Formats: sequence, structure tokens, C-alpha cells
Amino acid sequence: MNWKQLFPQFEPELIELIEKNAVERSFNAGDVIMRTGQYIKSTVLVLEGRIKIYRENNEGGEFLMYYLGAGDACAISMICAIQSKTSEIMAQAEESTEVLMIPIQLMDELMSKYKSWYQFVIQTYRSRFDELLSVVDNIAFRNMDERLEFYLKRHAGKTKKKFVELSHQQIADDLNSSREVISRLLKKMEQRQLVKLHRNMIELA
Amino acid sequence: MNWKQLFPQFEPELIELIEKNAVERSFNAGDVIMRTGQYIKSTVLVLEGRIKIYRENNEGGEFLMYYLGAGDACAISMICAIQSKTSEIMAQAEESTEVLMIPIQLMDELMSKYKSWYQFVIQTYRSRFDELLSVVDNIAFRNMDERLEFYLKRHAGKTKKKFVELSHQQIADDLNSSREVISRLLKKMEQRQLVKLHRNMIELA
DNA sequence: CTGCCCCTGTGATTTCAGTCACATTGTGAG
DNA sequence: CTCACAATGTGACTGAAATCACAGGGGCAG
Repeated sequence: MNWKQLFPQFEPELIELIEKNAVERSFNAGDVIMRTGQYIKSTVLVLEGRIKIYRENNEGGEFLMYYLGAGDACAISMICAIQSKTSEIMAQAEESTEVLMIPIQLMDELMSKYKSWYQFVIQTYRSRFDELLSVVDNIAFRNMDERLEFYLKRHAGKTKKKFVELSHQQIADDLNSSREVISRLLKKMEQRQLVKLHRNMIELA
Repeated sequence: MNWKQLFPQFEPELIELIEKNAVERSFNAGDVIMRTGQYIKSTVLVLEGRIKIYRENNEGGEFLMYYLGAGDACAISMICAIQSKTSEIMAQAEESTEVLMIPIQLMDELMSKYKSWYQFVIQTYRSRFDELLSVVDNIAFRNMDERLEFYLKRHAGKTKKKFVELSHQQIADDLNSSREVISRLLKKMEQRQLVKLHRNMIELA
């Protein structure tokens, strides 16, 4: 795949080096890309599709943290890759997804030699950290109705559509809530004209 | 202050460079070191004392994220400093605290020239990211009683004492809960022989 | 000693969210 | 068309935590 236009800030030399050493990989919707406790041997750049990054607890509950889309990098894979540590999160493809895996051995060289790469890594850390902060804000300070609104907006924002094609159950899972609660809150939102409900699809006003 | 032994991994040359350019600063218990929306012009290293990093919302609620102690660096100040962005968190001294402020202009040079600095920064990112993950875990998956236990252990752990010298109200603030709830849960813990309650002080079993 | 303020204990009530139970509806396979 | 199944709607109940109201009690300033 021709991915260069996703990273216009990279120097040609850097792109060449990545191309020579990195491996492209495809995942189908639903594939688990990384799981809790797994060792990480590469830094992951997303070229196409969408990856869900979430936390799982031992009782089967899960909790969505954020999404990665084309042009994003996985901050956790960067940190873990550099230190050869295990990851503490789950990553799952939401759609058909293409990624570029850059072996850790290359990281040090890229960081020291290419300013654009260094900037990109810092930028990635910052974005993820900020997203994590807003996640903390939401669960610490907001009720489920506000969290649901935030979730729908974020989901629609990334896909650039006015539709969220998910069942109530899937939304409940992402928010670590239950289907009935989400159904009821969605009904209330419909009464407030914020959404229109369809089967497997929510239309944002 | 002689802080070199806190960072034994730093090369002499690196230490010298920091010494020449950084500014030491003291804060008293209760001083706000950084507030939401403030621009950051320096990276902060903690030399002595203890800093509380927390999130504040517009309705006066607050929520503790983690502490920084001697030898720690503020990951957020690093990220923000490099990008000259505003911070999204509050930092407050819990005790008398000494910090070293390294001007952002120096960051790029340190990162590219000193491997030990680069490693330190990466290590800092990782630790804070992990702490933030465990914060998310706690509020997403745990009830208040478990969160309280976790809070007490963490608080005592950092101070290396078996005592937590806080009023119930302060604990409630940190957990974004209310005083009565904390009092009741502490009573239950006392009945389970996990703690002994005193005025302004909790003794861990 | 006394008055005041802060810290703590505790009951009553309310609200939000999770759970259980079951009804209804939409859709695709055959 | 019909059946099976997944998605959705809804009432009843439960439990966790927030809130309200108020009662003691300890410590300190004067």
C-alpha cells in the first residue's frame, strides 16, 4: 500500500528506511491485534481502518479507551517496544485494517537521526495522554448519559459520518455498562431529539 | 541541593549541563505548582517532597491521578514543554518540595545527545501511562471500597509509613466522593481489622 | 474554663445504574 | 411464508453511593 501521503512530514530518507525494514500486515474486523500481557516487538503505525484500544479486567468486563485511525501510531507499542516490556491493554481491529510494524531495533536509530520521527513520537504520546485524561474525566465526573453522548460524538467524529452503526449491546460493552441502561438512555436522547434510533444504527441529529 | 545521587544513571557531562541551565525552586505544602490551562516553559524534576497530580472539573470536583516523589519527572511537563502547549492538569505540593526546572530550549539537545536522558524520558512516559491505566481500571471496574483500599496502600507506600495523616474529607476529595461515604467505608474496614482510626490519622494494619 | 470550629459517626432519603424477567419487533435463512 | 434469532423496549427490584440532617467530641484560642 502507498502510505507515504499519510505522513507528509517524514523525510524521503526516513520513509525509505522504514519501507526497507517494516512489515505490512492486514487484520480483519474483529481480529485481536494485541492482548494484555503480550510482549511487543514492534511499533505499530495504522495505515488504514480503525483499531480499538481497550482495557480488560479479569471478570470479563471491558472498557474502551480510544481508537486509532489512519496516520495514528500506538503510543503503548512505542513505549513497550523501546523497553521490551509487555503491554497492559488490548487492541482489536474494528474494520479491515492495514498496519505497518516497525521492528524495535530500528526505534533508537529513528529517534536519534530523524527529527520528524522524534516529533511524531512526542506528538503521539501527547495525543494518547490527552485522550486518556479525557477518559478519566468522563468516568470520574460524568454520569452515564453524558458519557454516552460523548461516546457517540467521538465515534461519529472519527468516521466522519452522522451514523453510528453499532448495537446497543456493543455500546454497553465499550462503556462497561449494560444493554438495558444504554437502551433507556438512548430512548431519552431520542425524546430530546438528539438522535434517531434504527436497528443496528443510531443517527445523530 | 545535592541531587545527583537521585539520578545515578546520568553521565557527568549531562549533570553538568543541567546544573548550568536549570533552576531550583522550592514550594511549601499546599502551593499550587501548575494549574489547568497554564503554559509550561520547563520540564520538572522532583528532588524532594511530594507532588499531587490531579484533574479538576468546572464544578469544583477534583480527582487524584498520581503522586510524584523524589527522582520522578513530570511526564506532562515534558510533553507540553516540547510542544509549548498548555497543561490539562493541576499539580500541588503535598509537603515542602524541591524541584529542578529545566528550560524547554534544552530538551531537544538533551534528548539527542544523551542516551541516559532519552531513556529517562521514555521511562517516565511509561510509568505515568501505566499509572494512568491503573487509575482508569480502578474507577471503571472497582467499587468505592476497593478504590479506598488501593488509595490508602498507595499513599502509605509512597511515604513508607504505616500511617495516613489525612482527614476523611481530604480522602473524599481525592477520590471525588463524599466525606460520609468515606467515613462509613473506613468504619467497615476497621471492623475487618484492616485499619485503626484516629483523629486526622489512619493506621494501617 | 469556655466557646468555637473542625473532625467524625450515623440514620433517613434519593438518585443512578445494574440486574432480572419477559414482551415485542426486525431480518435473513431456508 | 415461517421460523429462529438477534436487537430492542420496558417494568420491577436491588444495591452503591450521594445527599441531607444532625449529634457528639477533641483541640485550641482567648
